[in-house]
Parts: sequence; C-alpha cells; structure tokens
Amino acid sequence: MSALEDDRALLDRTSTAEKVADILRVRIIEGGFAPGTQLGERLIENALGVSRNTLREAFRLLTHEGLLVHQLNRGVFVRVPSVEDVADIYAVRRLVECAAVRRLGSDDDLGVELDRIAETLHAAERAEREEDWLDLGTANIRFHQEIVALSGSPRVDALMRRVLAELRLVFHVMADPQRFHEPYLSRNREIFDLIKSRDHRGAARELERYLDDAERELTEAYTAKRARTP
Amino acid sequence: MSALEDDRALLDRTSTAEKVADILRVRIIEGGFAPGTQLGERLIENALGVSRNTLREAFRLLTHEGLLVHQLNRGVFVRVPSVEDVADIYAVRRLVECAAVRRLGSDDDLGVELDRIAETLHAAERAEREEDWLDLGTANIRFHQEIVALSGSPRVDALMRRVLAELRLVFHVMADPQRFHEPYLSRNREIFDLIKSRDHRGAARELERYLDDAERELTEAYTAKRARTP
DNA sequence: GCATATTTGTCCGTATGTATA
DNA sequence: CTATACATACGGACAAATATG
Repeated sequence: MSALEDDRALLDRTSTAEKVADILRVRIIEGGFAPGTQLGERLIENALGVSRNTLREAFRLLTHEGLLVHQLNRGVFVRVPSVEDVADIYAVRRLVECAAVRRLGSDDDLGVELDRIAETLHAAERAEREEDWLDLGTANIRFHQEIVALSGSPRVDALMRRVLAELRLVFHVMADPQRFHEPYLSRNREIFDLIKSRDHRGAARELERYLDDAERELTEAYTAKRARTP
Repeated sequence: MSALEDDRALLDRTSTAEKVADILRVRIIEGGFAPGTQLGERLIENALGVSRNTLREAFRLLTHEGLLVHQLNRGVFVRVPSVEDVADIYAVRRLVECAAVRRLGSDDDLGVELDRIAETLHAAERAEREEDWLDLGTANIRFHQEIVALSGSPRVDALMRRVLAELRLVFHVMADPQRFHEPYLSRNREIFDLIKSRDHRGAARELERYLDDAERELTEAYTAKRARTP
C-alpha cells in the first residue's frame, strides 16, 4: 500500500474530502483498484491518514459519479459495469457526441479549442509510439471529452465526464484492453479533420460509425469474458 | 420550524443521510427554502434530530445534485441559478428531450408508458381546475421527465431529473411563477397527442418550439427581476 | 484595524445495527 | 446459532476560518 502513501504529497488544495476523492478517482480510473474491489474504510483511512468521516464524504462523491456503488451496511465497491451499462453508455455517447458535432455553427471561431484537441491527438500518437496503452486510452477518451466540450454546455460536459469515467471501468473489465484503443486513434484523427474542414455532418456520420464499431467490439469482448468467468 | 418536524415521521427507509436529503430536496424544490437561503448546520441538525456528520453527508448529496452550493468555511446555500444556467438548462432540454422523441421507433409498444403520461396530464388538468399552481408546475415538469424516460436510458433519465430539479429553482427565483405554467399545459397535451399518433417528427418540432418559447419567457422574467433587485 | 463570538472543517471514540463465516 | 467483522450513526473535541461588534 506504499503507492497510496506516495499520494499523500498531493494533499494540499481544497477540501480534504475532495482531495481524497481526486486521489481515489485517479487510482480507480487507472486500474489501481479493479472493478468489484471493496474499499474498506479501515484500510484506506489508515493509508491516507484521514478520518472516516472525511473518507465517507469522498466515497459519496465517487458513488454519485458512478465509479463506486454503495451497498447499505456492506460498504462501497468499485463498480462492475454490466453489459447493459455498456449499451447505455454508448446510447448516451451517440446522443450527446453526435449532437455536439452536428450543432456546431460553421461560423464559430474554434481556434483555441481545435488547437487543444490537436494537442490531445498528438499525445495519443506519442503514447502509441511508446506503446503506453494506458496513456493511449486516456488520450483517446479525452479526445471525445473535448469534442463534447465544443458544445459549451457545462451540464453536458459534466455528464460526459461521468460517462467516460465509467467507460474506463468497462475497459478494465475487458479481456485484453491493451491494444483495444490502437485502431481507433486514426479514426479519431479522421473525425478531427472533418470537423476542422467544417464538414460537421460528415464528422457526425463518421462519429456514429465509430461508436457503433466500438460498442460492438466491446460487447463481444465483454460477453467472451463473462463466458470464461461466470 | 414545526413543518420540518412533521417530516420526521417520514424517516423510515434507507440510510439516514439519504432520508435527510430526501426531506430537504422536497422542501427546496417546493420553495420551502428560497434560493440563496443558507442552511446552517446547527439549525437543521436540531430540527431533524440527526447528528452533524449525517447532516453534512446529506448536504454533499444535494450539492452534487446541483440544488445546494458549498462555500468553503462558509456553509451551504440553496443555489441561485443564473441566467446562464437557464440558457444551459434549456440547451440540455432541447438536446435530450427532442432526441428522445425523435428516436422513438414507430413499432415500439409504448402502451404502459403512454398511460402513465396521460395520467400525469390529467393530474395537471386537475391542478389547473383547482388553481393549485405549485402542483401544476410539478405535473408539467413530470410530463417532460416521462417523455425522456421513453428513451429508456437510466443515465439520460438521471441527468434529466437533475436538470429539471434545477429548473424548479429557476421558477422560485422568477417574479411571478404562479401562472407561468398554465399556457404550457395545452401545448403538452398537443405534444402528447402527436406522440400517440406516432408523428414523432412533428412532436419533436412542436417540443422544440415549446422549449424556445419557455426559455424566452423565462429569461425575460429573470432579467426583469434582476433589474428590480440588483 | 482589532478582539470576540459564531460557524464550519476535521478528527476521534464508541455504541448500535447488519451481514457473513 | 454464535461469533466476527464491518458499516452506520452519534456526540464531543479542537483548530481554522469567518462574521460581528
């Protein structure tokens, strides 16, 4: 549990509960706690040096973000997304991401935003060269988060942050998440180029195909896994 | 504060913090605590007979639902939605509600769902006859919640529940919320009839007009109020 | 600007209730 | 059925920040 102790250095910003939640969130998203793991209060309380009350507040935050599930009088566990969750996650993605792209005005000035998205794509390509599949997955997902951010709605943004965090959990449940993201990188670039050339309709169409393919592949890998571990 | 004490009778279901949150949520949504009101810990702790820790957990829940805002070392306050919030709320509504209606399959069996929506419309008409404007507002909003529920996505459903709860706050900030909902009831019925006759495209178009009008009227009432109370 | 009172943030000890071996 | 482990909830403590005079 020494890795957790390293994180104590980060405890210096806002409210303690939020900070603890930040630490746990990163750890969960990166796979440090596998889906299904119970997060006992005693355990982490001692490791992070915070009280139970504070820790419970952090748990509440993450539970409402969908990363943890809370069972009354049993405790909190890292969520294990079901196949139905995968379907719903992609339903939301189709709804929100495609609408965000389609509704872009052709006269809006997206200079700064597009630069940031380009930078994310570069980060993804860098990760691919270095064969860092975790970073590649992170960058790929951030790409889609930034696509949605183009719509400029804080609430849609927050929804998407939640849904994409849950998607990270799905990846951890998958059989072989390592190379899953690689083929999608070039498709992200394709979508980006279409947006840049202001072909929003074409971008939305390509995005929809992207999501269809990803969902299908994910569902297959998922059910295959379930077949092996019942 | 005796009205709060009456609510103690309802304390009999899940976790205490959740129950407290339920009580406060209803009270906030129905206008018992006006936007901007501070919810002191001592005050409610004594009124509901729960400990401070539990109460703080309930506050966290409501803060993450967007009904309360938390200021560090100052406490929690009932949120005062800004004009920008109104715009964003309606952006989300346009995105989600119209898409939900438009994507309805013409072969789906919506019997049970449509019956429930019809019942909500009846409740609204009943409230109108009795001139109970609070109930009318509740029923009108529930109508839209149920429209979204037709899409069958738990995540979209949860998003909408949150956004519509925030909208209730907007109504409480408004100058004269009483009769605001009345003209929209007949338009809801119109939308419902279009859905029932499976003219989903027409329903979506009518819904979009509805939302445009509502947002405009709301924004005007809002800025008028702000002009009077700076 | 200063001193005081109030409120919040955090933590701890403990008693009770609940689930599981 | 008992025992154990754990979560839930409470009450009290103190430091830190804020509001008040």
